[in-house]
Amino acid sequence: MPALEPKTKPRWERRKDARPQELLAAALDLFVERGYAAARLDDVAARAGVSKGTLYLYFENKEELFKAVVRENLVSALAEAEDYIERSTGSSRDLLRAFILNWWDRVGQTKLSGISKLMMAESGNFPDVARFYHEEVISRCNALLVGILERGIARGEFRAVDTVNANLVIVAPLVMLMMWKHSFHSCRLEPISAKDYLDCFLDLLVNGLQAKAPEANGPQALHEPPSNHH
Amino acid sequence: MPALEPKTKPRWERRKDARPQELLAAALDLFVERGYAAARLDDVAARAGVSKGTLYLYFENKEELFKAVVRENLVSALAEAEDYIERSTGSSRDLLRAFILNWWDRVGQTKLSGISKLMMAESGNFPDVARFYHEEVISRCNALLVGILERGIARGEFRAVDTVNANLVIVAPLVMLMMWKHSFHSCRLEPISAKDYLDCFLDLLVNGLQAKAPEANGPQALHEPPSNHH
DNA sequence: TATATTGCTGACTCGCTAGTTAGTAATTTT
DNA sequence: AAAATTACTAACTAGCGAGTCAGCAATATA
Repeated sequence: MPALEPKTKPRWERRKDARPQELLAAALDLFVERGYAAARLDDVAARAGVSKGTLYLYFENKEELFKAVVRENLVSALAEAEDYIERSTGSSRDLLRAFILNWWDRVGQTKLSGISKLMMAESGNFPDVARFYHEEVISRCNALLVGILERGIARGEFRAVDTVNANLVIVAPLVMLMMWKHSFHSCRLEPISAKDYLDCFLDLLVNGLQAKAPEANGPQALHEPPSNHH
Repeated sequence: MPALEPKTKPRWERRKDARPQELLAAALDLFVERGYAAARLDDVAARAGVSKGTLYLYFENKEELFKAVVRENLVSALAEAEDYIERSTGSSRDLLRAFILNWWDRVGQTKLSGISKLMMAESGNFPDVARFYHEEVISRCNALLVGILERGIARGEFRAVDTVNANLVIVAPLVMLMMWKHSFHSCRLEPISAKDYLDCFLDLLVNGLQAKAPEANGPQALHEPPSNHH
């Protein structure tokens, strides 16, 4: 019954103000789900409830759409972090911890992690996008972390490590955690537990792998793992 | 001058035996350079010096070509490693080191690292390929590493760490090193030095970031690791 | 209510690539 | 040397997705 609907809703509405945000949200979803190359703009538009033509009214092309997604989400968060760090006065150790935890909360844990994964994956095929992302996100992020390390060393709180490589080493397990979240989901039986993973990482970082010099007890090294779960 | 060449080379030759290897080598190059989705079979064929039709005489389709590349390179290396580890009798620490160094030599350092990167990047879009790779490479590799850790723990050489997560944590910096090699090459000024990176990683792993209690000497830390637990 | 404005649609083009196949030329067999 | 075999080629199809645009319908204005 295609019947008479007295004064019903029109086939579409004008919503000039809301469209950009809705398109950005839909684009974020699809870029994360499929990657940059494989995300179809038809699908982005459909998820935002418009046609592809409308998308092109608000964004010049796929690349600009992607850049807008990055700016809207990552660059803004990074700017806040820069601000926070600049104001901070406490110990470098606390600052480093706060930076990492905050980053994990706002990026690693969220679908934004998919953007990092995507850029690692596809930067080679899209040099312009790669350059943009490297300038606007990666190098700023590295600068922040190196800054914290240098601050800690200058104040005598950290050993004088090679800050550039230490930056990479610290970031690696975090980036890997993000990447695993978005790779082989169909294969992995149970997802990696971020908490257990980070516990283990920190434990290794602090204690190393080496067994203790044999104390009074037997060979089956005891040493209750920091938090026995399961 | 399209002149008379008396008995010269024909326009093409029959080389039934050599083709598969040549196609696999070309395919490896192009998969690594462009990724799975973006690698064109026309280009693979061209690089191997044949036409695309010939490629399809030897490989059923793109997916089977890729699987053949993985089998030819990664699976075979893994089988050798399994063999080596099974025979080994020395300390677990040496075994672990040998495994990691050998892996770095034969995979991490070579263009094969591009395959790992590619799978991390595109597994989501190609579930069949992902399943294959996970079964044939990832889980076998994890099993090897977990086996070494369990061996070390059983012999009292390692602390009783959570082997599954420790496996991930150990692998993470290595995988990241591979990924960086294939990401943002156009952006990074100087490539990451694997040696410096790994030195730094091991240093952090053994010493942690914490500053020493100020001793009598300069700030450039020496070390004696296994003691403090904050 | 009539007219002007514009946000939005959907069908279009164009280029690109996995996969197919009819035919050709190098080799082998007779 | 002629005939038979087959490795190989090149031009093809089919389908997909980025980007375009002429027209339409929802709103604003008169």
